[in-house]
Amino acid sequence: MVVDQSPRLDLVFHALAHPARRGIIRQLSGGERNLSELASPLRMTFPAATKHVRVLERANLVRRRVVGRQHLCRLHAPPLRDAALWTEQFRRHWEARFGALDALLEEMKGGATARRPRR
Amino acid sequence: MVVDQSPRLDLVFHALAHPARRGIIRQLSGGERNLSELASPLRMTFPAATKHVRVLERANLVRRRVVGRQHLCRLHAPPLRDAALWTEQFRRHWEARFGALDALLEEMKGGATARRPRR
DNA sequence: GGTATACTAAACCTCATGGTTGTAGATCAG
DNA sequence: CTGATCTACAACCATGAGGTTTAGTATACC
Repeated sequence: MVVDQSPRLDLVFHALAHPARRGIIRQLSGGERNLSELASPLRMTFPAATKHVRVLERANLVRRRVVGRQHLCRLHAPPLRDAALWTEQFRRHWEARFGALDALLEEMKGGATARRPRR
Repeated sequence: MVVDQSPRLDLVFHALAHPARRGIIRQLSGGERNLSELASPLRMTFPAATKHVRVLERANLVRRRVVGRQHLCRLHAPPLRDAALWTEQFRRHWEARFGALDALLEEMKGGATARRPRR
């Protein structure tokens, strides 16, 4: 299973791939907000903004509760942690001092033959 | 500037939002691979797979060098770190024991008035 | 009641994504 | 040279993403 099967990560990363949605998350990190508050700084129409909120809800990054006529949204961060964990897997690849060591280890794993033994 | 302006993060998160591309990254974390090696486990045609590699290159997550007739790809991890850093901003939101404290701090920041002073 | 306010839902548009097939160009091996 | 291998490129298709406008439904306020 070389291809990881994780549709939830698909949704989370896709949700994070738009500046408006990251802006919403940043706002919600300051506490609960209603849809109008979330939409107002977003230089787009209200329906467009609420669509972005929906994308965040599909990714389970935002929870909504209805109070009277307003919909209060709050951040639900655990999926964000999942995304961070996936990314952190490759931390050693971006930590420069291990770069050379990585290459060496790869070379050794290859053994006496070429980079990849056979297939 | 509520909406963060970072087209690079757009590209990175978008690149990570597809299981095939995450699979490619996982493969490349094991060392350099040519396009055929990357494509073979991907249950899709070769052109489709190379398109995914292109997306990763646009996000600066993959570097390619041509050796003879094969194109060797390797992981370029720094953008992955940027993504992790952005996500980690919200770590305190997913760490449960700080949940109550966060709420309290938010309440205090609001001052004597309601959750949000005015607008 | 009447009027704002907060939000939904549907229809529509444009463009990007993700996939296919088919053709063609280098390059390596014999 | 010949044939197999690795890759590129273009054309095409279906679907979804991201945005708009318009109309409609609750809820709050006076």
